[in-house]
Amino acid sequence: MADQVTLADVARWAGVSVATASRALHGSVGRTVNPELRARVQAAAAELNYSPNANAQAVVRGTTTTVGLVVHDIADPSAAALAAGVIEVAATRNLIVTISATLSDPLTEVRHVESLRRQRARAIVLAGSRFNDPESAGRLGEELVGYAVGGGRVAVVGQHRLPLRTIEIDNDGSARRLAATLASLGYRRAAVLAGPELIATSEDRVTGFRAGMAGAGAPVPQENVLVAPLTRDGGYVAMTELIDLGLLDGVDVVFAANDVMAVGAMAALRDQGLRVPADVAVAGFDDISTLRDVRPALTTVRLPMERIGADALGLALDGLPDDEVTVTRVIGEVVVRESTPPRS
Amino acid sequence: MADQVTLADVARWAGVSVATASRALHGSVGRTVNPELRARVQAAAAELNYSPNANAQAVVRGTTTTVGLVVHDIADPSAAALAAGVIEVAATRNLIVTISATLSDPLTEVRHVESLRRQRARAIVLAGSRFNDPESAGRLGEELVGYAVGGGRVAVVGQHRLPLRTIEIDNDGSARRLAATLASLGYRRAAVLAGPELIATSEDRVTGFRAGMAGAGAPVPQENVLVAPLTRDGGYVAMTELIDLGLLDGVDVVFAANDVMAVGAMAALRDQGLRVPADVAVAGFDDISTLRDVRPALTTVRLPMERIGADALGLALDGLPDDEVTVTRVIGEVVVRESTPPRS
DNA sequence: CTGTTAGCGCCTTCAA
DNA sequence: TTGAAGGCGCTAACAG
Repeated sequence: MADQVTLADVARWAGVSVATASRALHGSVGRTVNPELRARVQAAAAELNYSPNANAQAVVRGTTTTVGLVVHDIADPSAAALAAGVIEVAATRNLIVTISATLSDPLTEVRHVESLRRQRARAIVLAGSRFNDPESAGRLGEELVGYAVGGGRVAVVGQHRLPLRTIEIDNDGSARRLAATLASLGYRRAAVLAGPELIATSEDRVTGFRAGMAGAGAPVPQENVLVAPLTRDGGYVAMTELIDLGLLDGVDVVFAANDVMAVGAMAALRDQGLRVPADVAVAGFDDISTLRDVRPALTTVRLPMERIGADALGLALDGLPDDEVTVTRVIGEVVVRESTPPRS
Repeated sequence: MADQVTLADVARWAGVSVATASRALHGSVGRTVNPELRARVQAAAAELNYSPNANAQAVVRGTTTTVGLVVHDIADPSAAALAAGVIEVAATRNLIVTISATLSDPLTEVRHVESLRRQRARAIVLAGSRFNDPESAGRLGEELVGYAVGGGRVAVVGQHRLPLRTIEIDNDGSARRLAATLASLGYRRAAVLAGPELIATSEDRVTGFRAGMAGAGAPVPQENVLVAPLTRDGGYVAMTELIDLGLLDGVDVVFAANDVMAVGAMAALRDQGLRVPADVAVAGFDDISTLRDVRPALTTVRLPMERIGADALGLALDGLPDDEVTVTRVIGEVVVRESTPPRS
């Protein structure tokens, strides 16, 4: 590794002091520098292909230009949309975004937050689902508190158990309304493809859905709820299992905890020679944009993830440091499409 | 912003020198520290909720634990898949990933690389498409060279004009084979939905496709090629325009430069009362995973993006510093599905 | 307006 | 094995 060009090199090359070089390049507040010298310094910097060391700047300035985003899995379209929103806002403020994926492991999440704290990130947006895991939650809380004490700004998406600025996604209520809508369309017997119990988002959706169906006089029996990973393959396997166990008999609608699972479930149905919605209806959750134009169009709950991402970063950055905890609640919009037509 | 806890605080609290504290927490090579002292230091660190300043460490160590990934748009499923691959490999090496989006602007791309260089990122994976823009290409090259000279590791995905380790995606040849396949299925008159000319990936695909059709004796006339953004809406608008201009008459297949556009195109067709594939066939490029199970299933070219992302980071990290430039070529796999059935 | 002088938080020779 | 001291690259008083 060849030696890096430092500010001292630039200063020497331009025949000025490092202080002047620094000011010429980055303009200390209030201070100004002779145009001619400035030009010399800039020429020197260009000539030497100088790159300021952002780490050194961070040490002395005590702050960075980085914001951190923590999600489960960046390949999840929902998370990607949220990330796009975060990145967009970051760009308007000349901030760069570090994304880390927890792969749904609570300890990995803690480690990522820890890492972001070490980097002295300007802000952290925590967007993975809350885990139903008290131990890691404790460590996460500690880490976050330490970060905030040191001046860090945090916003949390969907983890409404932390004493921090929060954008709460009403998974429970939205799923409940979806169920009510389906019931009003004539559906009476539902099956549910749920995600791992550890993941609160999924649990909330399932709970809400079942409550909604029950409220409409069509409760979902426990044996009709299958647990699987929140992935396409998880949906496929769970759906296949549902069929193989004979649990699908009499069921008129299957609710999957997210759209990705729903797609897998539809594939499984097709592979078993069943048609959607003729033989059984399917509904999902998230309203993934790439799926919107697809047939049969999926009934789902729309969440404006990109907007949420943008708002979350704004919230983290702009809230007063000693602001009281604010909770913004986002309600999902039930979108009925072809996959759940009215039942005669 | 309350004062951060520093290593000196920890050392004082534990009653040792900062040197010892440093060694106890991070274990300098070769040096070892009394277990009892180590325990005291660790207790102090925990007690004070100490977080090492990664920036200060980076300054003195001259290297960081960050890798940078530059893509066009993280919400693009293809880019998200690649990012997942990068993140996965990074995780196994205890590296964290910074993702930045260029939004298809060449200058933004340069700025992001510059920023990554300032951070002294350990490696950079450049995965946006090459731009057909000599000026920014020059600046990009300079920046990258400066980065490499300083010990930075770079891998490039799909930009095969840079003298760097490259994973080249054979857009041209793959599109050509797609065209040949379609021709062999009986398609004779194609229209093309192309992306902006600035974006080389799209251009290569379009060029290859047209060459393939021409090679099969069914050339695509220039007026059948429409330019639009590489988005769902771009595809929708372009397709609508194609119909409105009467250009679709006699056309039996529409090729979109990526799957996302193809989806938009299909939506436009549907909105105009046309059926896929009965009235016109459609093909895309990328084989986005969320679309695989969707009907009508889209004929496309599969690119193993997650794998590519993983390989790219591996290539960047593991290549010898003075390695000669290596070029790995990835060939897309033509996947024929329902959207382009054999034509009688 | 410019240069000199202190640091920022940390790691790592160098002596002890 | 431990501690004191110097330095990493940079910015920010403080003089001049």
